[in-house]
Amino acid sequence: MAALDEIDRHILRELRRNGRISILDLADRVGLSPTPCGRRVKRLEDDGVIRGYAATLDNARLGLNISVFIMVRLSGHGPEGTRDFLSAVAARPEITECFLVAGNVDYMLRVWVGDLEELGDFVRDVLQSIPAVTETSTMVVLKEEPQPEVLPF
Amino acid sequence: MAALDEIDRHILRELRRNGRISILDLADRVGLSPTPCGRRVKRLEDDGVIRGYAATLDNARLGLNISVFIMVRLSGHGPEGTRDFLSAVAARPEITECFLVAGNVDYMLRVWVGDLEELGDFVRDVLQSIPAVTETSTMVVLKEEPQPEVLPF
DNA sequence: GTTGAAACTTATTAAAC
DNA sequence: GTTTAATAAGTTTCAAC
Repeated sequence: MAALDEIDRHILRELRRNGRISILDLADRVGLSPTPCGRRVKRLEDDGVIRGYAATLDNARLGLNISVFIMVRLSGHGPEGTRDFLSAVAARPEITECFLVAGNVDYMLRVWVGDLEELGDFVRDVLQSIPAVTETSTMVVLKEEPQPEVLPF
Repeated sequence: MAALDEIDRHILRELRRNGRISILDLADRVGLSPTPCGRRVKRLEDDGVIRGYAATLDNARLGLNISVFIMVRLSGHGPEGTRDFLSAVAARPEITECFLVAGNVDYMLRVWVGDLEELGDFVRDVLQSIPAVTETSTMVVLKEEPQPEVLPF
């Protein structure tokens, strides 16, 4: 896999911003003609740098007004406890992200709910009823500050 | 904005999975003919349920092997302190997400770096040199557990 | 909701430079 | 790398059911 040059990074930034831009418009923005621009996009896709394309949704318009980060600590149930925890997580659609982390806790979850009552129900009836879960700490997202750069470079 | 039915949700799930699927294929998957399927997609876009489309990248292939969550506590610098913090955050491309949260801390950041040395430099030279930042707590992501459902419903 | 057809845009490929 | 041309595919709009 060849190293990326500035034009490749420019292409990636544009495709992050608009995943459905036409090759003609993309070529125009990055200062190439359509043919090599299309070749570069295809190479980025084939190399796996671009994993795919996805619609970006407005969760609030779907009735999911509240998102939270929940830090979860597990203990005392060995490998099966972790396995059961991950099974329970995978079965819950309101959990959109699940990370194993190193730090003060074991897992970090991103969860979407309609209101605070649903959040309370989720924490009590779903999370804390998983045997291996010994401690949860919930951070309610009050605001997402938009980052101007859509790519970390 | 009319309420979404099951077909609309099916369309959203498919577009989350593949934001570049053709209307013909999408219609086939959701059990509609192309004309009404295209109308629904357009309505979801116009209503703002679909905010846009974006390429999904493999950050590791871009040399960003490490992602972390960093919880930040601010204090003692009033509104200007917060403003300066947010300006500093907005200027750093390695910070891809920034959330104001309610909980044990004030802000939650998602940060991407190439290696642990860069992480250390970032925490010390960038984050902790911001006057209002009084405390940071870093969680290194060891693994992202994929959630089978791509939508929280 | 369905089908079908025409007009338009875009993507892809090849051939030239 | 660029341009041009031809083919193929997808989108959009319209009419009719």
